[in-house]
Amino acid sequence: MAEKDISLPEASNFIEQIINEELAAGKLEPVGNKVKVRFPPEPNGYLHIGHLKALSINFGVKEKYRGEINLRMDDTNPAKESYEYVDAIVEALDWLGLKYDRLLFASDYYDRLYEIAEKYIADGNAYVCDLSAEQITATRGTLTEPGTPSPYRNRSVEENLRLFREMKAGKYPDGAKVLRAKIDMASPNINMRDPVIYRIAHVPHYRQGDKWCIYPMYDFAHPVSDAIEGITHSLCSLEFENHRPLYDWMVEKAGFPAPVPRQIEFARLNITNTLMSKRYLKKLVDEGVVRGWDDPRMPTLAGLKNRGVPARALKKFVEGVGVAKAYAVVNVAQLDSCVRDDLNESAERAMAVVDPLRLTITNYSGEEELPFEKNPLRPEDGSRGIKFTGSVYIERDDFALVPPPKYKRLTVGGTVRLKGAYVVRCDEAVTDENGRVTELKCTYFPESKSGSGLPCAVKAKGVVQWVDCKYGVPAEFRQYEQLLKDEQYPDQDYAERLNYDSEHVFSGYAEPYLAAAEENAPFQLMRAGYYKKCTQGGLVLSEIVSLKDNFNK
RNA sequence: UGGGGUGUCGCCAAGCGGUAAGGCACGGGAUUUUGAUUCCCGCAUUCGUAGGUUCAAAUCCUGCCACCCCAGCCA
Repeated sequence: MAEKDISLPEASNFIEQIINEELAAGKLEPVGNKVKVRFPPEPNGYLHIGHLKALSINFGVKEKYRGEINLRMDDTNPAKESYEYVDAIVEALDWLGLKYDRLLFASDYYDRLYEIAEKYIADGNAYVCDLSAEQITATRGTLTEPGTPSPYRNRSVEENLRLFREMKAGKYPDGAKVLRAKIDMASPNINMRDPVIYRIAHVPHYRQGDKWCIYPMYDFAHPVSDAIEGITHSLCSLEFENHRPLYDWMVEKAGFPAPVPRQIEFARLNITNTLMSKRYLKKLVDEGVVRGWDDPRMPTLAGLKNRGVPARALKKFVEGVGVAKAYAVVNVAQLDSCVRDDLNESAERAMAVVDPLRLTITNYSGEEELPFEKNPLRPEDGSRGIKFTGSVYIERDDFALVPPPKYKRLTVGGTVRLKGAYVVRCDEAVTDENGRVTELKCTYFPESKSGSGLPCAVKAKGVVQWVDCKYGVPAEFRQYEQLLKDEQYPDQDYAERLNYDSEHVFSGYAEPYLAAAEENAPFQLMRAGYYKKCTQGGLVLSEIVSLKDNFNK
């Protein structure tokens, strides 16, 4: 094909390759080579991390081709939709910093859609069918056998028009009649066997009230909505591949001028140990298993936000995952890596002790304020002072009576550095009558003071975080076990996947700075080995409940 | 068994006839006041499989195998 003189951006995935080819072939010239896409969620739930891929692809195309993108609520099923969800969707995009050109609603096209349905009828492309839902199913045929035509298939245009208008006027109860596209009952593609395009539902719509008692179906509303908006590329997930001929049929029979929207499918995002079915997530919310759609355990964007995951990390993750047509399950480790990577750059370092063990320095008296770098990677952020009195709490598992092999932290007779302070040697572990360690008696080495710059004779192989006994603030920490332990798509029923451990609350101490910090501010806790063990993106945040109490909704 | 798709390293994923990018994970080493970070080094003679075309194939052709999607008046 001849190269056009318009300069094409470099395609970074197969969708952009297709767009480039179309541009090069001049297919978009009638609209000034303006690429127009849309992100079309149904407002029946919160956006989750799976939607991020569609978001990324659509917004990516829009950016790359300097085109336009509509945020369109695909609200054609009044039984499931509400403003709560449209608000949540709008908020999620806002949080991600994604700017769309306009917010639209499929329900605003109901009049136009109705007119087009009448046109289908007038052109002999649609008919009113009196068969029940069961009968329609029964006559649709099977994967290997063709369907049988409805006895109502050959009604006259006049009769169809009359009946359809009566449906709209509310003359019939739910299920009594439907409008069907007249295509091919013997098509090997089951979706082409006279699909229903309008149904009767005497259900009020959250935006249209009771204006309508017939509602358009996705297979009709979606392509036509795309065409109405002048969408050039309708990007959706793989399961709609079978619907593409229907999509094209709808647009063609509606009589829109070229260029007509083109549907292109890509593989949706799956992540190990993460369930992303809206139906399932809604169940968790409805049954009170979680606190809400934005519970930190949820894979929703709102939940991730509350978990302390930066929007930037999410974007990087989804960009790194790529766009293809092969079924894929990305390992959560890849998400974790992006979160760690971002937080490592941006997060302030903080100390907190979830399971405290008292450590007393026997040769230290008085107190002093030690500077503590907010983020060693960004010296410009400065430091803050942390009070030190020689009596601190350390994490219980940062001490071991009988150290496992290669243990780098404190043992009796061993040394360790108190992060930002001094190296200490443990002289004695005080135990109670049960043999449980209650206190550590230590000696500190004044010359080992952090930041002194002096070559220090005393080396410690490990570093542990601590909170001062006098100045630390009592805190409660809430930590969550992994919500779902199954791999994606295990061979079991959805209902059986409701197993997870509930939240755990620990009483400990936090440095005053942490306690006073902003809600949802991401921190990197300075705990030994924290990165490798933590399942929440490798960093952050057990919520600090008693001090911040930021999840009381 | 009908139709539509997909198969490149443990997980994603480039590649588009000229002799296998990158990321995650993993292993080894160096630096380190986070067992973190950073830093080196290693990690597919092979592209589902069997043939064929070609000087040359993951890329073209043919057969086979595996997996996914479709029988909502959901989207």
